Amino acid sequence: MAAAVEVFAEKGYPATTVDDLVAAARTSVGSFYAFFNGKEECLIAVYRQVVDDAKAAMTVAAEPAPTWPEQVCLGLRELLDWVKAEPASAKIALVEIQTGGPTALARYEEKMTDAAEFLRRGRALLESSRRLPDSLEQTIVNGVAWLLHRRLGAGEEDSVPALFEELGMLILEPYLGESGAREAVGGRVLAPNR
Amino acid sequence: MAAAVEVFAEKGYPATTVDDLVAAARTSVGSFYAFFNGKEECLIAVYRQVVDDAKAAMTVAAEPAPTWPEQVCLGLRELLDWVKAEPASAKIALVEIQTGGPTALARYEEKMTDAAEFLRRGRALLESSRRLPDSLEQTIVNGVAWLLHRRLGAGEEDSVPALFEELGMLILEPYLGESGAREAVGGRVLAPNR
Amino acid sequence: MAAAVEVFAEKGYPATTVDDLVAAARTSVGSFYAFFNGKEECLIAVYRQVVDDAKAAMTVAAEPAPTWPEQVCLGLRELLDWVKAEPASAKIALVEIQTGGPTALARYEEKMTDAAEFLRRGRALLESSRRLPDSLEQTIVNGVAWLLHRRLGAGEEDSVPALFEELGMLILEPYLGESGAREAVGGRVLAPNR
Amino acid sequence: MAAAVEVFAEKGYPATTVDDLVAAARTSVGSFYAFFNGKEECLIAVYRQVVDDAKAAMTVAAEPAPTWPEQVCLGLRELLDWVKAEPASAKIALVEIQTGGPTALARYEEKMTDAAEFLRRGRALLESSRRLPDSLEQTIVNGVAWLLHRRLGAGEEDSVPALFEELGMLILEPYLGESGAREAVGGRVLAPNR
DNA sequence: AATGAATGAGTCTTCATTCAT
DNA sequence: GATGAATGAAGACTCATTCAT
Repeated sequence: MAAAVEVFAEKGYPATTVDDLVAAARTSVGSFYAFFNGKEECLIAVYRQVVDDAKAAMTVAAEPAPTWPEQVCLGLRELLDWVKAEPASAKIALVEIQTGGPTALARYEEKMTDAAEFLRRGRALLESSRRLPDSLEQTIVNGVAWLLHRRLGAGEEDSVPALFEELGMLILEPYLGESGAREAVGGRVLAPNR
Repeated sequence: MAAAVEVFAEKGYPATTVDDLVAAARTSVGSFYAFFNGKEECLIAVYRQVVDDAKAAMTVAAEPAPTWPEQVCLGLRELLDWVKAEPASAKIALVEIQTGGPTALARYEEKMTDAAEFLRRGRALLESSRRLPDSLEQTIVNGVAWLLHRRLGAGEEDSVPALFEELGMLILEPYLGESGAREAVGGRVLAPNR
Repeated sequence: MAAAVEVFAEKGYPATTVDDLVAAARTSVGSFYAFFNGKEECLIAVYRQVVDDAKAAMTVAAEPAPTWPEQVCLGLRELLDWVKAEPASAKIALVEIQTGGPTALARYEEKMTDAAEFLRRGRALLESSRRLPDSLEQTIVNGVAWLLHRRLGAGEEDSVPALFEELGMLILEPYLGESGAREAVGGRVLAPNR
Repeated sequence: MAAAVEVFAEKGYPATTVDDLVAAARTSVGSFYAFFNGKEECLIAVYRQVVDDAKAAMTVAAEPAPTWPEQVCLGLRELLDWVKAEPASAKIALVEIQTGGPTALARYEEKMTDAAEFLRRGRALLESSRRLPDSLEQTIVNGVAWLLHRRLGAGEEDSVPALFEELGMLILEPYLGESGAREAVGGRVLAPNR
């Protein structure tokens, strides 16, 4: 599995052959097919593991926090650190899985929906007068994924943790307003609009 | 090209063979290679055409409007109508292009950036005190694309135009605030948060 | 061995894998190779056992009879009953063995020749003026095998014992003539030719 | 097709690979699959051609004869000559087709039934008192096929035409009786029973 | 300019067999 | 003696691409 992560991340799912996977894992073709029913199933299994790992790390990091905005911030920081620490895994979770066919895509959508569900809890904090579009969370979650995706695609994973303030604002502002969000994120006032 | 749109949309780029394209276009393999250097180049050409068409339609629809928010609304409505009217084209522009390899993906990113650039003009309307995250537009643009992508994947293109109010709010709220955005969109007060 | 009979009969020799045999026999691959040198040898061993069983049963049934025609009739009836009672074994003896490669085919030919040898004894009963083609017995033996093969292939093993009169006539007529054969078979006059 | 005949006959259907066929035919794999959907379909096509050729030759040879026994004799002689002249084709028609899986086997059974139908016409010549077992023709046809099969398996195709008298007797005796059959076959009295 | 027959490298996948435990 | 994980050779089949006509 560890080897598969590297290979998929490096060559991309469609260009990866079973032989590549086998060679990287120092196994034999037969053993590969004893584990997985094929290349696609392997990708999905790898995806599941990678996402579960990341999710567990985020949960561990975020759970102690008493309030939702703090949980969001801690989870986000953990996520960004994870992307920097394990860019190959992140690439699979954010990029390659989307090229793995319908089943893989469905798994991706499930996970994105899970994440959106979590953000949705922030609506409980809204002033009663505020109305948010129904698909806001889907948009935010996907937007963050996309930004990370692009950084990874450009090999700029080291710059990812520095996105914390910006992404924190992006996520929290609809719920807390600009000043509330900035307070939670703990950041200074951003540079003025260009 | 028209035939290629249908075939790519129906079978998906990776599963489409050159023979499929040739058969649908009632041409010969030789002619295909006289036009395109290969399957990937064909996808990219199709993508370019499809996106240019959509963009032109949106421009025509939006340009007469005197203000940026009105342009956004008109352009958005045009986009949603286009998705419903030409789901195959929309599928290529939003889904299949992402499975077309690095070059295709780069083209997609370019176009998404173009769209974000347009939205960015809205920052000129902000009260001077407001500060928006730098990547806000990228997020919005990609979020909208993702929502449409999911509808298309589920075969629900007919429901797309009904998303107008919701997406309009999503796009304009950061720039105009809740009430300003609602005014521009022309919608009634949304249902209260659940 | 018993398990192998069922598996070979159900899936056919070429489509049967060693794993199938091992799973059916609730053994391990290693044990399988301790018993047999390979799949083909397993088929041949199974064939040998199956044929020996059938032959023994026929001998037991036929031996008490004092005359050759009676022995033939008793043996034939026993054979037909055996086919009905153990269709899997019969399928191996009559069908699958022929797809088992050159060695297996040679074993099959041996056994068919043995059976022909037995029939050949009937020539001693011929009126001295009668001359029979040299390969008559080969033809008869193979003809009977073929008819049973077809019934088995069609899953009609239950109808096999009803073939007794017809096959009895087929076998004995050359030696005993029509009326002599009918007497031995004990049948009534057959339906007139169509 | 001609090349496939040779290869199938030489190596046997199961042991023949598509590459063997391609190499023998001096073609490419792609062309092979343009002609046939796979190895099995190739065998069946070859079988059909081979059988049609043989049947046509037999018909041409036999048709001029005015009576059924003469037709049988001329057709039989033609068949035996064909086996000697084209042993590879004969091997496919009589042996290899039986190892080609269920579909191939069904084709073989069809053709054997066709041949049996033809022989069945001989019943019209019977003295009214004679009764023949219903499956006699199936037995005869298969018996002849089996004898030829064995000769071919032993590489003794040259001796096949010499079987004419014996096989002629085998086929005709049930219909014409011993003397009538011998007259039709035109042979001398056979050697006395051993 | 158009055609489509021919190519063959490259893929996935199966399965008989071995051998360390 | 029994086990079954590991092996990798071998096979069927696909399809992007070429090029003679």
